[in-house]
Amino acid sequence: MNESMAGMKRTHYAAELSMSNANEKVTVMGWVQKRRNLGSVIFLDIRDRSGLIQVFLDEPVLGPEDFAKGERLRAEFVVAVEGVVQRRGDGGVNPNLKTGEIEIRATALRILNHAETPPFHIEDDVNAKEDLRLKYRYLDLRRPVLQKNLILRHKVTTAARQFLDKEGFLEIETPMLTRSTPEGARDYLVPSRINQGMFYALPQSPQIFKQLLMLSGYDRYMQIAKCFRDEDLRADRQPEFTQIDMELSFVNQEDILDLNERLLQYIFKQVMDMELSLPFKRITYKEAMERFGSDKPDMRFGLELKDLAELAAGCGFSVFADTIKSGGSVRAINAKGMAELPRKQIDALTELCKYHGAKGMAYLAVKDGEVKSSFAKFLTETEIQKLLQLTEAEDGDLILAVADKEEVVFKVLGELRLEIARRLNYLDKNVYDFVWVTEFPLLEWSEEQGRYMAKHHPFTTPMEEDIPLLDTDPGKVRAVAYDICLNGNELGGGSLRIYHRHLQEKMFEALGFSKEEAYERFGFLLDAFQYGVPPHGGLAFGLDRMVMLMAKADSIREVIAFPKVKDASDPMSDAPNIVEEKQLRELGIQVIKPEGEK
RNA sequence: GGCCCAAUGGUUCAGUCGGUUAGAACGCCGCCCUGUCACGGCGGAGGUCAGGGGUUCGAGUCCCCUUUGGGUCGCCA
Repeated sequence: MNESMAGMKRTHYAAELSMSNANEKVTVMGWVQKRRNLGSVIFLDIRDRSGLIQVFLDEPVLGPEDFAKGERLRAEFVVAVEGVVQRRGDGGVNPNLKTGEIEIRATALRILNHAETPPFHIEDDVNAKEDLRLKYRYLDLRRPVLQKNLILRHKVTTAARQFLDKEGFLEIETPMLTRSTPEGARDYLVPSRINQGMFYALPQSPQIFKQLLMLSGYDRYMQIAKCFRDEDLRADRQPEFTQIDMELSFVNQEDILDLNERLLQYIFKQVMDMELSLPFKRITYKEAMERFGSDKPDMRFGLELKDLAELAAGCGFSVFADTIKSGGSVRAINAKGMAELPRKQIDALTELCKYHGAKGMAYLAVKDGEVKSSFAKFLTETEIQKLLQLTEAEDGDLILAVADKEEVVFKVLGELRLEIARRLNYLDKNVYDFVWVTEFPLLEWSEEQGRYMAKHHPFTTPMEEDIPLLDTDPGKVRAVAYDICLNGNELGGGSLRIYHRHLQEKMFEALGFSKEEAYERFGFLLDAFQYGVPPHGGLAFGLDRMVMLMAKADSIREVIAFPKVKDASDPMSDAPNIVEEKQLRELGIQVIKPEGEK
């Protein structure tokens, strides 16, 4: 039988209590984490979102009726306990518990609700498989670590709002039902009942709206914005996710980077009591690719790429020499101290390179003055010395080299660099190493579409000195676009926007849109651009990734209350699902079933 | 869409070379126990070995397909 809490009022969260509450009469309410029944005394661990407190039940104090309830308690029953805080008895303190010094000696106990035995233990070191945990997400969310993560997330958004408010930002909501602009990721579509056959799209980001707000004179906008992209999931990618989004008028790139560094500094100070020193490192896209083989470099360790062109051109190893001759690139990583990596492991690294598109991988190990290598036999002694010099190799090092088109070399060595860092245990989650990557290319050639696509988005402004290249060599144009990276993750990105109509039209032209197509897709924006657009720019952070890294979690699912699984479904609610035919009729939608189905 | 990994009581796992009745820990149920906190003691229940097909005298074990979940490539302006 469940009892009412009438007449009882909670006075404290469980883990708020301490010796300073000794002899106080308190009431806590929560879930039974554990019952330890010793016969004529019973210990309970009561859990609420603050943590655990031990409750001591003995019949002389509690009375026979409530004590009998204590004997019926099971895990996850909901209880109210009234009692007196006291130092623990002969058993002493439990150092593993924040409240390990004290306990509540119960004077009254009520069972507010019963509970079935949960399908897995609710504790942090739970080993239950993720699909089971996601099916019972509401139970998984009881685990302290997930509660901690969601509280952390709350603190991050609160800190962001506080800081941006002080900086003069206005929080303004933008619509969820928007117009589809098929440039970029796939849209989630929402059918319109009133306008049959027509569809809204859920926003991939509030991009256009925030730019219009600048045009409207709001000067500084921010939003904790939900965004939607109908693409495949990853550990760090969900179909719906949250951005800390902002846009500012009358600013240059430096203003935006400076503001956002200070925002991150404030968040990390408020939430983690960690001091970030400013300014952050800044490197250009070109430098990031050449040194780290990635546009989101992990700066926690070295292992930088080394250009071997000087050696490779005309050397005795034809794979190298021919690659250079045909305009390719030969680069290497020095895996410090890994000279004695067994052949089998080297083969595994070669496979990794092939997986990422390389034709092969050349290696050279130096150990006790001896050289062990897949290709040294093709090189002269001078060439080997040159190689060691270019890669700054010392005794005990292992050189791994790849020759291919430059983009392949960067990609492969970028991945190889991360793999070596993993093997050398360089990836310390307690280190937070930020870097700005600037001067991204404006455009990217799409083989599939047979045209240039905006790398960031079509409203990004080109760098002033590169504008003439738009007509001659669009692929070379750099944008005033920047990403903020943390430990090899893209944490956020933004750009200065185009604010002159003729430049925007030129941009659409470079993207291969005719004037008519551009108007068809973005006409309202081009119209708006006739009415006085201020210079403006902005940035958006991936909130989920930021919180994931702060929580040291391995997946953003650990920092989202109700995440979706790999096929974009929710195993708990079973969304998406079929709907009633009546609903479809109202929308004028016919479901086309695969052949063979009735 | 491609590739890789996983699935055995409620949970996490073991299960040898294909061979008798599929084991353990935790959890669950019952009894006992006054200082436990991984409480302890005694007893007990609980299995469509994910599903389907195949090979075999014999399949948890080998093969194929399917399902579910995870990772990843493509994709993600």
